[in-house]
Amino acid sequence: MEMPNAVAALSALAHPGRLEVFRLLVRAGAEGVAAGEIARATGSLPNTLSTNLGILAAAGLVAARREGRSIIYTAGYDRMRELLAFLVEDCCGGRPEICAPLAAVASAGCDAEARSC
Amino acid sequence: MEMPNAVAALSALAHPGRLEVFRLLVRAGAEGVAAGEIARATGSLPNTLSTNLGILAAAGLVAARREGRSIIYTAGYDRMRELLAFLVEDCCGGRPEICAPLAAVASAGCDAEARSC
DNA sequence: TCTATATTTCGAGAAACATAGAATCGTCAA
DNA sequence: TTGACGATTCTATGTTTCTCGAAATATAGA
Repeated sequence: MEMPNAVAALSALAHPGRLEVFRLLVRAGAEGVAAGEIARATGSLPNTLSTNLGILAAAGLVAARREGRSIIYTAGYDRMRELLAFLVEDCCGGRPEICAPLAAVASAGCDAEARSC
Repeated sequence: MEMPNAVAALSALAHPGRLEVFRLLVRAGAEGVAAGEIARATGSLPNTLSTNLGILAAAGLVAARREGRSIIYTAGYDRMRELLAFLVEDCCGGRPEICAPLAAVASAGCDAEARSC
């Protein structure tokens, strides 16, 4: 991940409403949540929520798919992982005892090996 | 970590200059880097850098200590870990195969057990 | 087609943020 | 005490972001 993308992702999350939405979607998992339901759960106006979802989507932190009249949003786990990895990159210059738990997230995708970690 | 603290931390990082400084300090480790050296490394004006370091410090992402005439800044690894944990809290609602590598960072501090992870 | 539902886009005013010049504070050495 | 150096604080200006009302778009069903 490059600096501008990281800043965009962090800026997207640096907002109470958007952070709440993102965490809701992280908890929701792969099925996702409809925009209207997010609005109800967070108590935000539809237009404001739509703007914020657009910002999250532009940063790659959420993805949208249409289902009938609803638009379902899901968390972008891959982008999230990239962001966390970017934040702790080259941590501690060779002193893993400080940030091993941070670096763990920087490792490759969620495969069977990682699951036992 | 609570929402306002998380937003403050993310806002602090959502800025190219501050993000660069923070990553520099993450790489530098526990010894830290003097403000002047940071300014030289990042090409920022002393007053602008000072403001940005103050914002990072207020968010708990960096700590400062004086050494003679210099002020040495170090990354706040604990706060960083709290932030990452907050972001992936309750991830996937019971589907660890999606976000086990994310959750790894959410686990407790950097003790001997975690090091082997 | 007509209507209702779901969501997005547009526009404007208010608030917050970023930057840099100038002045100030703290430390060290002579 | 004086001067030099490192860093911060103050202040002003320009830019960006946030929010909400109003209007527009898209889909589904009668």
